[in-house]
Amino acid sequence: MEGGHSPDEANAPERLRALPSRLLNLAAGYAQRQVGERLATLDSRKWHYATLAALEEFGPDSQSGLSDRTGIYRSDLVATINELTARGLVVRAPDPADRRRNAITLTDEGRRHLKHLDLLIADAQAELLAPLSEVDRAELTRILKLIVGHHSRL
Amino acid sequence: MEGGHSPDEANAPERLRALPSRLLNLAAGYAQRQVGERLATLDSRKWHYATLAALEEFGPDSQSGLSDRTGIYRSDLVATINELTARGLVVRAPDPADRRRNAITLTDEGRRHLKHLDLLIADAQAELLAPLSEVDRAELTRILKLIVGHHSRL
DNA sequence: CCAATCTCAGAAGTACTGAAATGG
DNA sequence: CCCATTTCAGTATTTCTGAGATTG
Repeated sequence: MEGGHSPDEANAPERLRALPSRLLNLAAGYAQRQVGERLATLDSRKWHYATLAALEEFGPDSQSGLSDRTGIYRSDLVATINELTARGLVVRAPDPADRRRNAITLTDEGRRHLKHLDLLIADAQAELLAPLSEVDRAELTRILKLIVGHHSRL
Repeated sequence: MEGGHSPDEANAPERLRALPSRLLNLAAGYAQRQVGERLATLDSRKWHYATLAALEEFGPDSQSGLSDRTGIYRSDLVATINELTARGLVVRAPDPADRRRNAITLTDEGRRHLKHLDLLIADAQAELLAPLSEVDRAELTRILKLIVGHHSRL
């Protein structure tokens, strides 16, 4: 149900050709590649983007809070924040109010970097959705939201 | 863009909430989980299903041919075929016409197993698409095929 | 004493690469 | 000699688990 190396859609078994789960996995694979390759040109990954986006929208937050908002595991957030701090895109400091927590804060440089990533992400979406009309793009988004909404609150 | 552990859709940053690439990855994740968990009840995985399906539809084939049809890497097909032969679901024998090749053949037991997997796969699709109307299901499939068709022949 | 947060170390699954062995 | 196929060994990346240390 996913793309090994050259799925040669034409030769795929009938049974798999129209299978929603497989089509989703293939499309997600293309999406991931589009996004990943573009972010990589600025030495970034999707978790970097998600983290910076969350910080800009909600302001400084703990790693626990960021984990909830971005879906990154708390253990993996450590490495993500390490990388972002090393590049001066965020600052990690103990939270005075509750010293168990780290307060992660977006820097000006981080805000600037986020703007660049926004452009790359937009490019990726455009390429991904290239074969779709405007109506189809809206339809796809609407339907995917139904699925995600349904399965995320179980 | 993907589901870490508890994506809590409500708290996700606006920028990510409607991002097609992320919605695709989330939905694909749910699909993968539905399919994977069900196949696991019969100690099977998606590559087993894809391989058996290809063999039933196209008849005996070489590992190279199966790789093309299923998208599984040739190197990984070795393990897949090993597992299927160990359970008597396929037979691996040198191809008399070209002894570089292995002729992989579906057994009766394999055909029977495939029928069981078909039911599990159908259950998974039903659960995945539960929140969608019939029209929306058709729309989703149509649009995903456009994307997959476009990006698979590049 | 219990709960929450952060950190690290590592398991587990999957995608992918490269090279050897065999045969055409 | 070159090409195709199978096989193995190993890399790379990501998700996910669990346990220790610190603080409330």
